[in-house]
Amino acid sequence: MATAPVTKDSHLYLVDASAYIFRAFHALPPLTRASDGLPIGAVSGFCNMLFKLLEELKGPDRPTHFACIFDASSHTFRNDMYDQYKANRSEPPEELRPQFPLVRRASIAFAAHALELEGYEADDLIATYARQAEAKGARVTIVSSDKDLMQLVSERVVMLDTMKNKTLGIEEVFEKFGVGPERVVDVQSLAGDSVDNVPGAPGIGIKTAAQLINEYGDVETLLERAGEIKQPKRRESLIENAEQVRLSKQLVLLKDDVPVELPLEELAVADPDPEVLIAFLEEMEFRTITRRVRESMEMEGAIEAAPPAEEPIDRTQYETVRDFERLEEWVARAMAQGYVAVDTETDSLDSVAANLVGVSLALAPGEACYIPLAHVDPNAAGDGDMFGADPPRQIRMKDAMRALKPMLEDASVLKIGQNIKYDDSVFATQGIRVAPIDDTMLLSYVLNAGKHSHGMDTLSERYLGHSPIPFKEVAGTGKQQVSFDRVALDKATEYAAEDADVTLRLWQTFKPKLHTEQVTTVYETLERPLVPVLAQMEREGIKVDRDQLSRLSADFSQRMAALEAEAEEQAGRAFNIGSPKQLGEILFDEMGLPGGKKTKTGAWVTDADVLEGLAAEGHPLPRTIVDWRTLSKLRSTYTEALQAAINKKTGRVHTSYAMAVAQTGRLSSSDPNLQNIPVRTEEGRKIRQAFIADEGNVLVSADYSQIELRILAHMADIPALKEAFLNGLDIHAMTASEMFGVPIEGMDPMVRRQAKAINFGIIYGISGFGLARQLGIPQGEAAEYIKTYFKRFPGIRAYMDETKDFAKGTGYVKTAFGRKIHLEAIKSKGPAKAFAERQAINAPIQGSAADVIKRAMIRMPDALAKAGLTARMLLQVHDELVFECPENEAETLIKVAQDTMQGAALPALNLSVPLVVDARAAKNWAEAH
DNA sequence: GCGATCACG
DNA sequence: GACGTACGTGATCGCA
Repeated sequence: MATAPVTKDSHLYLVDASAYIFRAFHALPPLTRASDGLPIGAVSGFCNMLFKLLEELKGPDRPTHFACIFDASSHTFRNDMYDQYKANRSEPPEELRPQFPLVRRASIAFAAHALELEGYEADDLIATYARQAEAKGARVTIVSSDKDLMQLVSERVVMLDTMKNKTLGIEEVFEKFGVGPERVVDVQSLAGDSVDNVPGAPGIGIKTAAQLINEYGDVETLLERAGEIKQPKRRESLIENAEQVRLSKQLVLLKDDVPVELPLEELAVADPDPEVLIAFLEEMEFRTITRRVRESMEMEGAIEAAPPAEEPIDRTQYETVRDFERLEEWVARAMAQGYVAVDTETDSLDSVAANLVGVSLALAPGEACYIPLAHVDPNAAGDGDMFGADPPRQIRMKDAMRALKPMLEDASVLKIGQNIKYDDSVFATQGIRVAPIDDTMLLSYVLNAGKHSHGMDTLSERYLGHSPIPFKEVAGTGKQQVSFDRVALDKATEYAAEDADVTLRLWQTFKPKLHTEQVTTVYETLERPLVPVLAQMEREGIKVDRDQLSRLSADFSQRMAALEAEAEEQAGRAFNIGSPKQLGEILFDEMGLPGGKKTKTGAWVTDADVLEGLAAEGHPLPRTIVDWRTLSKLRSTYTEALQAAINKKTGRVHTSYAMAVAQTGRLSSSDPNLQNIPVRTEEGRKIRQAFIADEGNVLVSADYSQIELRILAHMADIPALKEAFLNGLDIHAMTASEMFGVPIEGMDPMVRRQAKAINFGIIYGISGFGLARQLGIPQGEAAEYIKTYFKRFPGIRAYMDETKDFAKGTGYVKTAFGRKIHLEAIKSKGPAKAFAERQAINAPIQGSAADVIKRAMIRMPDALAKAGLTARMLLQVHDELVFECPENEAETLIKVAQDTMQGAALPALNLSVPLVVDARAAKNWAEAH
């Protein structure tokens, strides 16, 4: 035990030990000491937690001061105020009682103070120390999930739920109580608490209490003005129970000035005495943690002597688990440790079509195994030919799932994956809901978006200096490639267990950086909770009308053939109409048409812009080519590909959403991409018509109106734009009216179109050149427009300059919700810099919009369930959500979807403009949109 | 495997 | 004064 001053760089951890013991006892498996059957489950959990916090936390989250706080006895000053306080608590169970003193001993063995004070609850000591540390500018982490402690949360004080591995800050408190931490006491004293037997005001729950407090400020004011309340029930309950509410407030308000015996400074973290600690752990017969403490102590000695050497990756050390008993041992170790890296191997990249082939686990660097489940004889000839095939001995799928399910679903065991959405879907086919989770891909995404990609190989090479075995090396390449179930077990183990090992090591690398980089909230509120939501959407899929697509395909083919013949005639010779190279030669070399540009590879540019230009000059061939290309695109990318994408089992099309590809925080969709289904042309919409609801159902499409411009109006604080949105004006018409001085009524559509292009240009980081090209006007004219725009909306230029300066200073930009997008090129010179500057302007806007819809999607499943709907969310297209529901639910669904989407920024962000969502139901997507 | 093209927000 | 320019994606094709 040591002394050290508490400063703004200190980080105090206060463990709510008494509460932990109860929770661990109920949440963890009932472990007993092998030699004498002494129950020690809670002690084990407690030791693991202390070890994790004291030995494994590195970086700025590492505690500098630390204490375990206990309840002294059951009688406190609150019982003197109210004899019924916590009177409904029953005695602790028989198996738990002997564990109380052991947990105190465990604290001391870890060189942590075990503190308590007669007459006070642990919560009061925690409050006292937390306030003292906070006053000195230190950060405080309260290790507890007890809502009674939430009143202490602040900018510097967070709570940590070690079992769910979840940090609770101001936003989470707000979500639970509907008020900030400083008003939690008021809400609690009104709502009461049946667990602690705090009476409150009968008939008033948390929701109502929050509403009242938000309106009146605090309990005293509320009680004084209770007569003003309109609802008779509430009014009477408050008037009748005023004294009871005042008493409740005294009960829930934590005492933050108790006479603590030890000064804060003496809670400094000290190195445990290895002999004492190991002796205690051995006495408890904790094998895994004893070994890990030993390793950690030895390593610390080594660290002082030599630079920290990464444990090298040795694939030969991995275990192939082929016996049920061994599997049970791995599962038990994962349960005891509280976290485990998990990876699934399957026979397909498509998570919906994939069959589970094996599972790998990793508990510590180098400590990993592979559990083969559906491997076949690698020498068997093929799917249909199993003669003489001799599958290797492996655990039966059903048995393995029985062993793994409790661990994968256990709230106290964190499952760590790389792109765990995939594994989540694979386990879902086995009836397993994996939770809680962490995802190294998403950790990297919130930490490093813009710096590099987030696939496992990239991350491993970059952060571990190690290249994992390429998949090709175990499964072969090209025609010889086999699915993973045909890979021999020794090779499969090296590959699969290494993936879990690497994932675990990456997690240890990334997780502590969340706080230093201030992206914990983004990770915990925007990315991690979206994983199961997207996995579910991918599994739902959407129905498409195969016959309709097939008819369209035939129609397009026919028309393409006609256009092809026409093109040859117009060109004067046969050529490959699909070859831009040949086309360029014909147009510019042979026919000698003007206006030819070259690409950087020296080929003629023949894109739609160029061809439209030529067509306008009266040449027939370019128009034919444009028409042919349109049909060719629709046919090959949509009508043909979509038929091929229909899943054989479900009869529906299942896209895959990439969470860590787009730099700005957007999702992307692939295999097939359902975010670029045609809509802008009449021909294209016929394809959209082929996306249909199942019988008796309808599709509902709900999309944000102008979300990016609204976010710009808010973030750049442009009064004229905000005003327009508040008044529900046509924003492009209003822009045109401002800029060109024309009335909105009876406006020339061309003028509005120009204003619309300028509005988009602003969001994209406008340039005169770009706007000129978009509008087909001279560059000088475009530059004039931009000048006028900046004059009319002066805040825009200031916002752009501030954003660019921020990016230049920090190397990144942020969305309104704190997501970081790194733009290292902003510090360079030349075109790269100009490009980065435009990204700097666009990324916060596009990214904030992406954050908003993610928040809506995360809340949607609960919102639907609460409204009693069976509706399913199927697709996301950046600012649009597509649902499917029975016809009779459509009306309610539209309301729920609109409410959830329109309120999605709250409470984290109170936008100064309304978010508006349009929604419609129809039999197909074209009509619903 | 890459560039050109074009579908979407 | 010159330079290179709208932001973010994915799929398909031709061609090296």
